[in-house]
Amino acid sequence: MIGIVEVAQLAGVSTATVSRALNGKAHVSARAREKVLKAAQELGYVASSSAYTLATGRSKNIGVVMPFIDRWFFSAVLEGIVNALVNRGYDVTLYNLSGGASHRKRVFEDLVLRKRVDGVLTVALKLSQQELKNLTDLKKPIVGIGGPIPGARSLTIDDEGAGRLATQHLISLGHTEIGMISGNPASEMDFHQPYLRKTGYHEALLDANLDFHPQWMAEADFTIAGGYHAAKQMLGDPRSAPTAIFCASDEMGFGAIQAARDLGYRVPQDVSVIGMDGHPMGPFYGLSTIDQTTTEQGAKGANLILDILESDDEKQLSNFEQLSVWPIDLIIRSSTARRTAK
Amino acid sequence: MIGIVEVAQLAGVSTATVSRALNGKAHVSARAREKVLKAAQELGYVASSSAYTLATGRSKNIGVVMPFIDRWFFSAVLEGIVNALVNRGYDVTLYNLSGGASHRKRVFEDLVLRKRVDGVLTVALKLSQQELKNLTDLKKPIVGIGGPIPGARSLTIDDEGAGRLATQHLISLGHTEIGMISGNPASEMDFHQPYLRKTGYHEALLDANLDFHPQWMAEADFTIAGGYHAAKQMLGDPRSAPTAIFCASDEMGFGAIQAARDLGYRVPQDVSVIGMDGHPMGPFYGLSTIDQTTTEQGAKGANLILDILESDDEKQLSNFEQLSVWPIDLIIRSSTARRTAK
DNA sequence: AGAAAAACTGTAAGGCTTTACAGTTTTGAC
DNA sequence: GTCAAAACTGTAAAGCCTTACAGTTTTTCT
Repeated sequence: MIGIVEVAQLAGVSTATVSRALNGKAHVSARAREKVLKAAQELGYVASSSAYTLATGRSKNIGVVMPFIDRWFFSAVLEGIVNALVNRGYDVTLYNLSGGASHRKRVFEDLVLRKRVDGVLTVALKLSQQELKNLTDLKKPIVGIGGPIPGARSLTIDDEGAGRLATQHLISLGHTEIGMISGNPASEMDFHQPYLRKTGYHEALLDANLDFHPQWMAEADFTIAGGYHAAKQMLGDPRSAPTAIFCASDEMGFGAIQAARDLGYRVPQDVSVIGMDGHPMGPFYGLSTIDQTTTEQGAKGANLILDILESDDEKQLSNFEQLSVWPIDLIIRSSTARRTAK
Repeated sequence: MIGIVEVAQLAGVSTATVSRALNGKAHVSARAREKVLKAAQELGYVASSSAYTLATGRSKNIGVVMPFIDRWFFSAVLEGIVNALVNRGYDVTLYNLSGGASHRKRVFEDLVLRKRVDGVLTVALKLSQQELKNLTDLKKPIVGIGGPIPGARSLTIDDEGAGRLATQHLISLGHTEIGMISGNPASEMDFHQPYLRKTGYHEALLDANLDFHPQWMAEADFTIAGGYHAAKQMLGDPRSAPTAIFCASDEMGFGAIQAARDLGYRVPQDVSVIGMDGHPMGPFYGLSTIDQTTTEQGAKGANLILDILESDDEKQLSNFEQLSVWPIDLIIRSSTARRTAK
């Protein structure tokens, strides 16, 4: 087992100098630094992270909490987070909430509390009062991505505005009978975007003085299959079929396009479909969408929390509510077009 | 800041007793244990993980290294891993290799070495000699999932057998002109399944005494779009179009089905397609496939490494080559059918 | 050259837990 | 009731690093 004393011996200096040299601190002569670096290299020395953490109180580790991992949106955010953090020398410890309530309780009460992380990043998460308290009691920075955390910093798109924009795009193409396939939260405790996007849709209809038909609203689980079935139901009844559909996720959009085709509709001539997210398969399906540059959003959230951590400003470290709105893009592909007479 | 001494004071015992009681060790009277538990609960005490690690040498943390996060296969494995580990009280620290060579070097030289993890799980990774050495020098258990690690334990499917099975399924349906869309590794350092699956395909053809046409072999990047373009190319030339295609991933299978339809082929009447993986969208597309129960595979790998860690058997802890073959299932859906006359 | 300032270096304490060992109490058998 | 054994408990060391502080060397200025 080789530790800092072995390096110090080989370099012929004290452990304090080794520590300073390796951590890039001031007050080390060039000669000493060089000797230390050489010795460390030679012995393959890397400081024990637990001792480092115990001594400094910093773990260089960020906890990421998300409700799912194997859904595209989440894995894309995660990819952005992990790369950004590693680039800045941080590790990420991952907590997943899909294992049920007791699992969830455990994550918040036990794991996150072990002073193992310097900060917490939550993704598309709605927290209970108690969970929020657990987190804020840590006195560590918290940043919420894709779903604001009350009383903490958040980075998120304007979901309501996105819903409005997508709907307005369809309206601008002359559509007047516009359906929406909204996401439904898997559980009460999950994210709340579904409601916001739906609100934006309603607002846009209202603003344009358009009718709203209950048949034009469906809920699905954000997946292709869910979107397919919902769209089939919605488009299947010729008496109430809309001429355009806004889907609250691209995956549901892909399903809706497929459903429309299977019912004999041409997309976009007979029915327009717009999705939301910026899924990599979007170009393949020609799906118009609201792009929220998911991976970049994750990276931005990660950098945000590190900036807070690395600023000396004491005030920065306390959590205070602050909402950063991440920009979205309307991307027009071939699934939306001007309305044609029925 | 409340530590073990505060708990000890409140409970009226020594810190040693607190530690023993909280860790479920023997030699603590029921009365003392109860007092400690109550005090810890009251103070909301959780032991500092860095001090715990420093004292015991165990971190209750497993490192997971994978080349991508936002591709379905990897996120599905990860989901299985994370849930299995959290269930057994372990955290997972995630290392991603998609950030280029320097990034990769950093992961192996720095991060993994900080004694931060009790074991390492790699997913579909091919390691260089040096990287392997870095890992084995840790003297900690290593388990490779979906790609054997030479000299260590591995859990993987029989990729060659899977390729053979898929191809044999097509042969058994009377097909004689069978194409394959193989995956191509993004870089030399990535996984090696592509080659193995291709080998299985060739073997099956050879065994059945079937011809092989260079036009029937294409490579793509595992994605839908990649599969689409490769299939379009392969099926587009009527002189050499095969009547069945084996795709090395389900996602490429989805693309191939789409390409076939766009070219006017009916699936499966005119062309059969079989994929591989067990993607959740498979049922939606009706894609026949080789299911490798990805998430369960991740969970199994996680449990395997914990079993090693928690066994007292010293020998277990040393790494030795051992390949566990994970079972696969042939799932027939509606994308493969008996060959009909052209 | 000499004094003051600046730069560097080392010693030792501190961070928080686990656990070996020694000491104390309880149990159980006779 | 005694004594040995078993069960429990506490003290203190160990684990490995960072860093305040004090001490030493070098630089700079006059």
